[in-house]
Amino acid sequence: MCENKHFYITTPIYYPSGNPHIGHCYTTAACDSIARYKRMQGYDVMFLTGTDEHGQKIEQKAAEKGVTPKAYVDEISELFKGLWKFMNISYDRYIRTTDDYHIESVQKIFKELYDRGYIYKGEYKGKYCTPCESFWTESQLVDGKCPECGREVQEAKEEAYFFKMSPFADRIEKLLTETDYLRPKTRATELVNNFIKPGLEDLCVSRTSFKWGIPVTFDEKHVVYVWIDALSNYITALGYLNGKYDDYDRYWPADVHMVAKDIMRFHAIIWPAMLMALELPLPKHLAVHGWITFNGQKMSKSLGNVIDPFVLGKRYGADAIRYHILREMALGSDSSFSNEIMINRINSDLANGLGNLVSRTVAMVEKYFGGTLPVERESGEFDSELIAEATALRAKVDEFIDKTQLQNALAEIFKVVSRANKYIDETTPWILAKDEANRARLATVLYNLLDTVRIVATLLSAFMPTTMPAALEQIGACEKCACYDNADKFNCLPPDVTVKKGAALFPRIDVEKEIDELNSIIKNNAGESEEVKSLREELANTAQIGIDDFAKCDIRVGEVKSCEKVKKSKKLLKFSIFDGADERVIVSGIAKFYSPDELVGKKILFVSNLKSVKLCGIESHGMILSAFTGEGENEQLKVVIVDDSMPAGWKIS
RNA sequence: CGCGGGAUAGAGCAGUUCGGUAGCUCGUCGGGCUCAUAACCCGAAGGUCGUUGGUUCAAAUCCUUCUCCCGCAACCA
Repeated sequence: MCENKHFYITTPIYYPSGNPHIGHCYTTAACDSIARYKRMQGYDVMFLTGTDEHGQKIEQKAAEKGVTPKAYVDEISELFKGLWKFMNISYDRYIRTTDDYHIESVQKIFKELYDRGYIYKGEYKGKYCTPCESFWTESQLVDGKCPECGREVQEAKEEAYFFKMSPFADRIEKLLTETDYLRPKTRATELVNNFIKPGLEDLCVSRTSFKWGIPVTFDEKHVVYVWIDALSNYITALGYLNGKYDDYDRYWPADVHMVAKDIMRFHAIIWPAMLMALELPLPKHLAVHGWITFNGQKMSKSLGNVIDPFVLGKRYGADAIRYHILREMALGSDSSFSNEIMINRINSDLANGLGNLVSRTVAMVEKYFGGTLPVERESGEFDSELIAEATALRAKVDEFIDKTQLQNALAEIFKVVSRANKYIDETTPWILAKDEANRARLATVLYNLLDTVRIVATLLSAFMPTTMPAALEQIGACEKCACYDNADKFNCLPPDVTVKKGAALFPRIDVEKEIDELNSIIKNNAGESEEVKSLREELANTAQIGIDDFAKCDIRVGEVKSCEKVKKSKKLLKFSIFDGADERVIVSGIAKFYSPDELVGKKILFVSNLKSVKLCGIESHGMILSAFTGEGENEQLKVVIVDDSMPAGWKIS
């Protein structure tokens, strides 16, 4: 069937600035399940994943480790591949942006866009640190100074190439609001309001400030900046403008790009714009999922929250992990991960529900019939309902797969598992077994159960590709009868089917014991020691400064006279600080940590000679000192409050 | 007043398009069963559907006031 139907699905190419984690697993396992399902349906599938290996951050990470960037990315991309092997991911192609053919294509794409007039040379304005020869954006600056060496930076301009986005604004807006491209579509409004309505800004697509990237062929001091390099992987991997592959016509446009919400914007706006500029067809769907959070917090190394998929997979099996994350995550919203939720889910659905159903069914066939069913049949009450639900299942799963709603697909399948368990109670085979006269009826009941398991396991094999073949083997299904085409039909197992009892598919997990053990693993592996380790590294790697450098900062004691929220901002507080002589205004981004009245009357430290800046329209004269740790969600911060006896105006040295 | 999403049982969620008995999973409690991985099946308790006011015979659902959470944008000297 479906001989001419092609299906192309992609994960993002992951950025190897750290090790793979459970979030990567979600995207990849979701794509894998869809890819496997489509293959079952008879589609010619291309499933692409890979790594995005260029950029300044990789250059820095490699330098820290004292290896070349290439050696660094070689190592990490192997880790990714190793994890995919472990998770039984059936990708058809793995692209690395350092692959020769990709580089060749990107250079041609860049030139092509230039020739078409969509890329032009312009100026990139930013802060420049002369000694480091580096450009920084405002947000990269540390205390207004170069994050590398701590010296003053100057307003400067750098030559750069830009990609014109504005010609495509209307088409992109329509794509987002009027088509089924973006899933879930609720996100379209925020994209349109924030980026398209204010006017699409041209995009900086080359850099001269770092070297680890693809050179621009016609201007060698430039390297291609992330957008064109990374996003184009979806077509270069098919052989677009390169000689390595010849699959572009076969698979493009992609059916599904699946991404996490943090890179939605690039795939929703920039990628379509690039394709429009190249006059290529647009991908059909962009499926955006949320993050897996751990005990309510975003995954982060600094908190020691990283859950090692290898550790979990080894304990419970890769399929159980796949099932849990796919079942728990709803498209579009975050999903909270905790050891307890995961273990309960595995126990109730996989061990108690499906695993136990297979186990008890197979056990009865062995116990009552020596493993092989007799061919006599006698239908009865409850049969038709079970059969109807089982045969209607495939259509429901098809629909949810096409909508990329895997959690709903799984929910439907497990409704049938429940129905089958109930059927056993309704038909009470152990009572039938007591009377030889019920032999045909008993055989029928057990056959119906086996054939229901056949349908369930067949459909589930896309999601749990390691365990389901074992389940099918136990119920005596051959490869032919356990195929997608038979998954909406009943009576496909041979009437005299022979079962083969095997090991428990999903052993039940002892919740308390496992949680204790997992907690101690987290503590030992990723907890304190890791934190202290990275702190030590940070301390060792911080560049030393002379006493003169320090003397440049004029730090003084100040008294907080008043404080109020800055209206237009969530993060900013406006302070009035008495510096010993006058009161001055200092704006500080600490509203998240302090309420306005909390600091009034306190003695604090501030940098008095920092250049004034306007923040949300308010002139700020100085900076309040505070101590912080962590980043993003996990950031914690304390203002340095000093002894009340210190008079305002005293200098710190 | 930058834009948007959300608040429903102890937990996690559906239901809101198009008003009509408040539902699902897990947990708790009670019962049944003994084929099975202490699993399975049935039943019960538990919710003034965030707040105020309104429209209506009837509001979780439509309109309105306010509160709180989250995302995006801006911003973090």
